[in-house]
Amino acid sequence: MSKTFYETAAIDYANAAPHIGHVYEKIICDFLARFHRLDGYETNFVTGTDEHGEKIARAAKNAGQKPQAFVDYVSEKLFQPAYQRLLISYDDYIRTSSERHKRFVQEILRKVYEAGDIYYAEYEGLYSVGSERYVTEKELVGGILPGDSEPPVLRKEANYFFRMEKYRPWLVDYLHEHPDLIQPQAYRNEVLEMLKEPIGDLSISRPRERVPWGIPIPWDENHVTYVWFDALLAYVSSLASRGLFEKFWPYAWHVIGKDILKPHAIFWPIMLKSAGLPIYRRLVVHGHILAMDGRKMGKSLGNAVDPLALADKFGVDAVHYALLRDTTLGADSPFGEEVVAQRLNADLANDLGNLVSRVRTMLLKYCGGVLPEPSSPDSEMARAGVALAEKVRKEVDALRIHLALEEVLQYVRSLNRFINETKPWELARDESRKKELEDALYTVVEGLRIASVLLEPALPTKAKELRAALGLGDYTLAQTETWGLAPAGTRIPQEAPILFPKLEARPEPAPQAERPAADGLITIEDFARVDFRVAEVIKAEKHPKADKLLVLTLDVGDHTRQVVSGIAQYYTPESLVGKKLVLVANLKPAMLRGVESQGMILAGEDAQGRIVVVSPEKDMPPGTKIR
RNA sequence: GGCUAUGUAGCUCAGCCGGUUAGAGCACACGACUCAUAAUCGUGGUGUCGGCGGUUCGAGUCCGCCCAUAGCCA
Repeated sequence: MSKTFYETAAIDYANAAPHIGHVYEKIICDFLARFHRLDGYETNFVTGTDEHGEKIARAAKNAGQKPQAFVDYVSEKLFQPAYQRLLISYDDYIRTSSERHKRFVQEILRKVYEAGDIYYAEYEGLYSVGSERYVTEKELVGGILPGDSEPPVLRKEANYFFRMEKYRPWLVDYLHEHPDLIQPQAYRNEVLEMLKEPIGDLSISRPRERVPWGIPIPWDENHVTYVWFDALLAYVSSLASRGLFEKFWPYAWHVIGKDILKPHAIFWPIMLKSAGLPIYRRLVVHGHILAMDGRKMGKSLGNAVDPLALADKFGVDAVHYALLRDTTLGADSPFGEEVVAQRLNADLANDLGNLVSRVRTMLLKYCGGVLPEPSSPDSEMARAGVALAEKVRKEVDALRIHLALEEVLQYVRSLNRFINETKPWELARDESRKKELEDALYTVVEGLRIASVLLEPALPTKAKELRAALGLGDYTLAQTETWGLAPAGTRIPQEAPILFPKLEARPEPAPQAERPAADGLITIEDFARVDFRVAEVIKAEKHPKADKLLVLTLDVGDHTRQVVSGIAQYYTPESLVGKKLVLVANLKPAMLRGVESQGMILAGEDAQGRIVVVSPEKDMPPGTKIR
């Protein structure tokens, strides 16, 4: 097996600033790239920005800029500096508006055209600008595509189409012949499921008069390339433009988010096949980062975490480590400051950093600051240490990065245990046991050398600093499989900064209200925490799965809310519409029989169990605060 | 509506082809120790292994149905 590794992170759509989701993916890739480099693979890691398309042209217009100026800004001032600050070790950054990319796309288009896989046809349908594609009636909810901000428009245009459907049987066979192509397996199943139905042909162009911002179709100046055909090819154009295609392309891994599975798992292999290029080796699909409460993260929800702020506060290494250790690839994972603080303090500061401190102090105190010559090369610690790399390789290969890291941390903990058991401070009091003391300290240093190398892909700066604090340099992964490579006689630096200073998650966690006093009375402050509002019922319907529940849509002044209420036995939906009620507006949302309830309606229940809702005595506008 | 995945201690997760008293880390409590970043090490718990039923000598692990969650398709 050739020791060559090519890896791509998805190229980011250049219409806004990078967020934690972008960063998460890049950090996964960075880990894999660094791991392979350490393991002796000739490695190339690429990412970039996807800069064409109608949406970007619009965003540029809104910003009062020409498209090129706009994407230059987003790519050069937002994405690249963020990734550099976060030490994402890409070898090339490919931008789809670059000349090298455009030339390559046109070359491939021509090839596919000449192979007879592109035809010209007229199409009329509903087009969503937000999603940059034609949509079907069935997809719409209330005349609008979920996720879009405006309804689709009727459009009729002649476009070029790529004969994708023709390749569907081939792709199904290919996936069966290559069961490991798409990972984790769940996503492979999903793709096979999609391929059971016709996938149709893919529109790959847009008329230039409408969308001037794109790569011209080489044989027809009146059309530009559609965004996916353009963007996916960046993975290859990066290599081709650097003369590295032959060398790296056959070993390609793509890392993507689950939201762009279809283009990567279906469009892309078929494009490659049609263009006569080899298919990539692996498609690694990761899940999304969620807010700490398990809900989606979003700027509008106000629960987004800023990756750069995290790095400023906790350090780049802690962000890498926490993101890798506390997420499961493929699944969605909650993430936030608490997670970083927790990992930084428990794993990095207490277990690892403190271990370095204690062994350094002892070497300086008991051995004159010089790494002693070990006398017994064989020990339990030694055997476990040299076996570690293989365990880690196995987990990384299975994309269980969080378990790979845990494997190393367990070894680190065993080193702490080893010190507690050998008690070097006692050995130091007895001159006749000097040999034992020296062996013990050497063992810990050597164990730390191994652990630091194995952690290096997740700790881009601190792993080196850790070794420097012990007077050691760099080693390859293979060099962790031999015990005793830390050279005896090495001078331990007199001074070394604390590797991982501990930090609190949040300086101002609002102290939760004390429990109610014994007399059952609450304070005025307790009461003030509840936000009561006047709300008008604008819609009411029966809960699809529960007899006692009604699903109400409420006007709360500046917005509407959906609230599920258990009053169906006493109120018909019709009787409620137009009524003004009292809403608890800041109640934590809950799922009631599968329907989300964003608050609750005040109502009283008498001894017979009859329920009566509370309503303002005189009319008040929706949204009015009640105290 | 159809399909897929997930559902294991408070939290995050591990449990391979079914087999002994179901595990780890974190958090919590107590103890030991002092070389160390009030660090480390040891000890400690209830877990209906989502629910119900089935196959089996035996199921967290297989099968069926149901529930919840995420997602895909229509």
